[in-house]
Amino acid sequence: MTELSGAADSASPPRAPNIRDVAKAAGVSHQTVSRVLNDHPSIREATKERVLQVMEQLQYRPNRAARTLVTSKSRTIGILAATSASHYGPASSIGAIQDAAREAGYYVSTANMHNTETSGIQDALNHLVSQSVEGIVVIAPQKRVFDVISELQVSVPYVTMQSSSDSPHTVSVDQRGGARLATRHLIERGHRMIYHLAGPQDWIEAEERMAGFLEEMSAQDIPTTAPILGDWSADFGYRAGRELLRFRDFTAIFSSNDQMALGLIHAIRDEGLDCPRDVSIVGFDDIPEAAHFWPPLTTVRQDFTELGRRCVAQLLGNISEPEVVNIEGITAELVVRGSTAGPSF
Amino acid sequence: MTELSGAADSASPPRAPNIRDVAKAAGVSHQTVSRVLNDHPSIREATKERVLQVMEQLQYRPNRAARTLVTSKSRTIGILAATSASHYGPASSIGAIQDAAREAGYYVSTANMHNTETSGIQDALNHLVSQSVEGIVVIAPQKRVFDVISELQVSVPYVTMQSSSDSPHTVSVDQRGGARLATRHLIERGHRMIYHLAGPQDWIEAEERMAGFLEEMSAQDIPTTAPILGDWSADFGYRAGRELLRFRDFTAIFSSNDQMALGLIHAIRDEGLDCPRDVSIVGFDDIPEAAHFWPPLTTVRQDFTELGRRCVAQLLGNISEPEVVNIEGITAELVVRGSTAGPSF
DNA sequence: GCGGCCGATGTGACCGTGCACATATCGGTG
DNA sequence: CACCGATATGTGCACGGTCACATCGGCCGC
Repeated sequence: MTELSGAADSASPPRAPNIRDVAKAAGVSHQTVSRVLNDHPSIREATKERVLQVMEQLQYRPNRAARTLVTSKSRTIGILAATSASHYGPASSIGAIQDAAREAGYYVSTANMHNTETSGIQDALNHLVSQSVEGIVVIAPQKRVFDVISELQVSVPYVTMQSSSDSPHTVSVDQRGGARLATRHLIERGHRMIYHLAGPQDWIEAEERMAGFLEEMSAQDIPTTAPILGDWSADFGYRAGRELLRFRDFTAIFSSNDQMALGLIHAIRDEGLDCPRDVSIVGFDDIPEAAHFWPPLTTVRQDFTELGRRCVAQLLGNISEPEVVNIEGITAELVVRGSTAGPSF
Repeated sequence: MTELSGAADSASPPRAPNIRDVAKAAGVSHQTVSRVLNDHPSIREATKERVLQVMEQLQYRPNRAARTLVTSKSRTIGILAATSASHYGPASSIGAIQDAAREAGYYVSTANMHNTETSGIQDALNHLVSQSVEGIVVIAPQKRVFDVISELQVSVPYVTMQSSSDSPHTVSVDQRGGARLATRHLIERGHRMIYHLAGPQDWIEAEERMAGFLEEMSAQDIPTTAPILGDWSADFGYRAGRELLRFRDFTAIFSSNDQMALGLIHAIRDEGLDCPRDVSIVGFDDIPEAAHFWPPLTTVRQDFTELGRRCVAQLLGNISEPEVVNIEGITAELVVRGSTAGPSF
């Protein structure tokens, strides 16, 4: 642990002004000042103005700690994030969460899980709880996280995003439906031998996409092989692609995200083959770069920003018309580009 | 503004235990409990153990607001981020900042700027200051941010990252050196007509990279054209590429980041040309996907994670050997891949 | 044997704010 | 003009920690 050095520039007075200082200067009681701060209705306009003026003059800033102490409301929500938070999707959602929270007058504090061990989750969770956050958005929808949260008996409301599990604490894109769209697209193009490159086993969203894939395949009576479990990275996609292409027993691959799809395309090319001529590829997420891949990637778009906003809305119990809320609210959308075509044989 | 609903599960008792509750249960004074919390040296081992046990039993959690109130140390640092925070680089750094801060016992709160207007910066800054953060990391190195910070007379220490300006509040990768490496690489391959696709005008790092480009060109006595100012996005890279290629008066482009480079390559292909045969491209950042682009992208790698760590270290005044610190500490590294070759004519 | 010192612990005040309650002020009413 | 209720403002206390200082033994040295 280390200490933060003193203020940067100004040789500030030893103590910042508080409401009593303001009160004295304005010739009112501290309570009146407090009322001004909290927009209390029964306060005379003239008084209010005078107080506000003094505040301005004294550079008064309310002390959040004091307020939190007495109200026991921290006005802070926490984000529990996986290391994957540097990816486009999660990062976008986090941004949206922060914005939505701020708009609602809340602060946001973030903690990353260092690993997917129970201890890593616990540490991060403790870190958040210890600042008495009023709610938590879990953005690392790994199954284990649920267990840890319930095991710890966290007494804080929480929401997880991007999963479609049976938990009530969930805001999600319809991952399963999106995966079915992607799969159906390949089938409609005539593919019958389709692989699925899935995300990590313990990610709920990976599981949902896999489930969607299997559902659609089975609905169309097409036999499937076991999905490959990846780690979301382009590197993994490349290695998996090289491996798979040793036996060319497929004509299309549905990848669980765009990065892995990019790796697959790379592998296809390095094997002297062509996408989409020899192998069609569909991704998932529609990251902004996907349209500029070669070939431009057919993928499933999800609205990460909306997702983040909804998380906060749900956490704050502020969804405009609660009865109408569609739990699977945000639908995914297929974006067809150049990486898919009919099979060449 | 909305209120957060009550605790999720447990019908918790009206009040959480405080140090006096613990003290009573352990048969000591509240101050002794406080000493245990703060690892005070002169406390008997037996007493300490007893207190700790009671804490465990009562599920005691120290109240951060109370501690902050009395010590006036919030143990929180703020991150002031641009919307670009969803990009790989900034997101990685933010993750590293959060981890480093937590390791040092600090909490992290993040605020995004909604726009680059003064008001947007001010709002975000106020949001951070109002929670009495002890320090701020600015991760949106736009020049205007500096102005606003100094104008507001923010009395909080701050550090900005990814700029190499003359400000003392800076931790940076050697952007300029990296840009020179990239440019020199193109020159060494024989290119003489080289364009630069820069980042937004008001970004310090964009400026630095541009400066590096111009420096190297001038050092080698090669005439330059005015750089194009982009917005970091692949989309812009694509549009700029299409535009530029109407006059093929160049054989190479140095792009200020990898995303725009991707868009350029896409444009080159759409014009029926080939990268690197007709045009060589160099990017900047080395995002994880760059190795899997087609062609794999020659680019300049910077260590975002280390950057984030150093920001926190600097902010906490914890750099191990202050005298030895190299302000330009983190060097950038050229990664040569397939997108560069000699000019074809 | 006694003063002094040190380690271990206790006592009370205080940090800045909001809440419950008390009090003043004012206009209208019978 | 006494009385009522509503509006506007003031008074003390509580929140849960930490800090400064007081207290209390025991041990040491002369």
